[in-house]
Amino acid sequence: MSHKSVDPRVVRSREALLRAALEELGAAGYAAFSMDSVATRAGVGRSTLYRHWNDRWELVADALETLNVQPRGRPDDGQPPRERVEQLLTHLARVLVEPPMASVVPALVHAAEQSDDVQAFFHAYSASRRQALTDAVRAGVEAGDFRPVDPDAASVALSGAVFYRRLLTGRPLRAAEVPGLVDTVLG
Amino acid sequence: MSHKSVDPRVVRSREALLRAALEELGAAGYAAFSMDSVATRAGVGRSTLYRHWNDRWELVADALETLNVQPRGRPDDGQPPRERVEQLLTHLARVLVEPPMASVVPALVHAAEQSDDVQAFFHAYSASRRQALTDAVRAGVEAGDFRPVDPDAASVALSGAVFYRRLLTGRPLRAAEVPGLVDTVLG
Amino acid sequence: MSHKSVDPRVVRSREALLRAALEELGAAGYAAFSMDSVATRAGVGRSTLYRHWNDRWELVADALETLNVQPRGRPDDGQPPRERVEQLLTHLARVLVEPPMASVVPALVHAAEQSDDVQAFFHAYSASRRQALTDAVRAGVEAGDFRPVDPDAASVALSGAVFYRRLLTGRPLRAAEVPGLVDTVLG
Amino acid sequence: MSHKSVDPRVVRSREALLRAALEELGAAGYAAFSMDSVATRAGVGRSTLYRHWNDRWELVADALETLNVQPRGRPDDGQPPRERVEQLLTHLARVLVEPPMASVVPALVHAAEQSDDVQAFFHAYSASRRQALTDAVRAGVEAGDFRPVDPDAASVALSGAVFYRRLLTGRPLRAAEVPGLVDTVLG
DNA sequence: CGCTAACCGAGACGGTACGTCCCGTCTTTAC
DNA sequence: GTAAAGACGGGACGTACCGTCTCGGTTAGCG
Repeated sequence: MSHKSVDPRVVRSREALLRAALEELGAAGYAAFSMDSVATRAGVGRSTLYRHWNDRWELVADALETLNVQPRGRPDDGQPPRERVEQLLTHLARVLVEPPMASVVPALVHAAEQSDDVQAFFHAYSASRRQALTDAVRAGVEAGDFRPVDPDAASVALSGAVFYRRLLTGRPLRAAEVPGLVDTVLG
Repeated sequence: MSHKSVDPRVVRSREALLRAALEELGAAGYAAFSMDSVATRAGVGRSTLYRHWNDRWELVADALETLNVQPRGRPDDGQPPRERVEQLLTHLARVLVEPPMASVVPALVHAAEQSDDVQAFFHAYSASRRQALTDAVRAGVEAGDFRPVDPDAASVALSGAVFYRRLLTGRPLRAAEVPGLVDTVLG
Repeated sequence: MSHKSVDPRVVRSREALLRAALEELGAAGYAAFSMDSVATRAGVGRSTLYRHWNDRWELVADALETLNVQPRGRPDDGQPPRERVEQLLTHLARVLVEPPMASVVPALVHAAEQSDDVQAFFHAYSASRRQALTDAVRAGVEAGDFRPVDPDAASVALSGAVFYRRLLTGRPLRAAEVPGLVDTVLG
Repeated sequence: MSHKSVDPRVVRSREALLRAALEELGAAGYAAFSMDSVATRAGVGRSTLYRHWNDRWELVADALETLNVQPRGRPDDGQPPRERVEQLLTHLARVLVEPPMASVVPALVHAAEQSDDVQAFFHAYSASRRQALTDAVRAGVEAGDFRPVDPDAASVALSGAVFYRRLLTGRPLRAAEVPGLVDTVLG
């Protein structure tokens, strides 16, 4: 077993910095995201920041992972598939318009093209998010609640619709439009 | 009639710079887009660049408009709706993986968040592209070839699926997968 | 004799520009002297300016020469030497604190170190100015109004005192102080 | 005692930059004084320069203060007043033609017009230099070695003559001419 | 009195320097 | 020995002028 005890200052700094990074993302958006500003927000020296993360992408990725832990949706507990699908899509639609994700996702789309690390992180992140949707679609198909579609293709179409509305049009999908979208794809 | 004649030097500079700007956008992406680098690429003085555009946003927005010229799609000529839909999606899927769009679109997604000009261009461009698809879906629904879906919602789901595969996964949609996608959404 | 007649447009431009140059010197001082601003003041194109003078120094030198013509002091007409000396020094003291010379002389002192042309102009200009003073001192000495000093050395000391007060102290010589200065040097 | 210790890098940078600034001032004069060039001369990044001084004025003023250190003139030790006056003027005449002052003083005359800081330094510097001369003149007057002149006015005339010859004529005062100047003013 | 040459305003051009900002690295001191 | 502070070199930003240049349009005065 490990005797490695972690310096409490390190813990404190990391947490303060991750929190500050999310604040900064929400407040300034990604393009204006400044490492200096994050350090200042956290009340910490710039060098401390760079000791924990080598560049802005590592910090942003790490900060986003902390958002990931909050389990979105508990294991299946008899919730009807359609309701589950609508819940997941509503959640996705909301995340895409609220800080800090609202300003981060477009940057992430772009950054993934430039950096393999970012790409790996972003694709894995998206995949894990979509897995829950695919599972719910499959359950609905098996239960006969939905048309007999390919669950994976359907979850791509559903997720894609939400992203499309957010990124390529001026009208992000509203919660009230989710049932219509589900009807369109899943019957 | 207008006698307003344009200094040929201006034409030369503008063209070289717009071309260089697209190159830079593709090569460096938007976050790393550098005005200095554009001027160097174009073999033009920095001050010439700033004489024509006040800042990077103006330049990028202007450069993108030059992509707008190629008229796309011929008028409806009795082509069967399903075939037309598949053709449009195949074309979109291909455009998203070939230069120059392959490298520009991700940058555009990001840049649109930062600049109203870029956003206006990008959304209008996307809308005009998708309009053709919506029309084809509607024709198919009316002809009874497709399920009775909302044409607009369906075209968002179809386009969204193509973008999702390109931007959020490591596997862009291949042409062979288009019929499966159409089946999933349109029955 | 020359039949070369000068295009009246040239005359008009030159005069407007020289006038504007003096205005600009007075208003902005030398350090902030801008060729663009001179052209604008004169209501003339920048290229017209550069057609007549190759650079700022030529223009400034030329503008200053126009100040030279106003004859400071008429030929000796029986004016008492002491009065004449005081008049010349009072005039010098005033010129050094009023536009446009006030801002130009310090610049000229400096520029004379950098450019042989400016040096030649400035030294000749100073020498011609001082010649009148030397003559007046000599007349006073010969008339027995002054101590038997070397007229040249005395005029250097007198002029030097006026410049010293203007350039090296915060208190330029006032007219009321001139008689005291003359007493000190000439008795 | 103070424990405030200074980062040796700061000391190194400051010294290199101040030295470079004086070099630049001498070489290029003030009008052509370039911050970029100073940084290059010092072998230091431009941002380091701006970290220590906000603009050229601050740098120039600071650089000049470094010239202030050499204490000049020993206390009165019974030296005859005329000899003392001649010594001071000879020293001034020599300083004005030898580096570093020879190239800096003209620039200073100009710069003092543009910057209150530079002006304050330059005038204080001149005043302290001239004070010694005024004292010597007063001593000579009291001892009856000189004519009964106003010591202050006389020291202005003497110093002014030296500056005049250096800055406004092509013939700086030579040591051999100093006695003649003293005779002219002080009898 | 019409032509042609000069002069004109307008403004684009390549450059250079400004002062500001932030990056990611590196060094020093304090705890 | 590790953390905090912050100096460092680098480089892009957008602005302002520099002195040069190209462009048509107008004006003057000669032929």
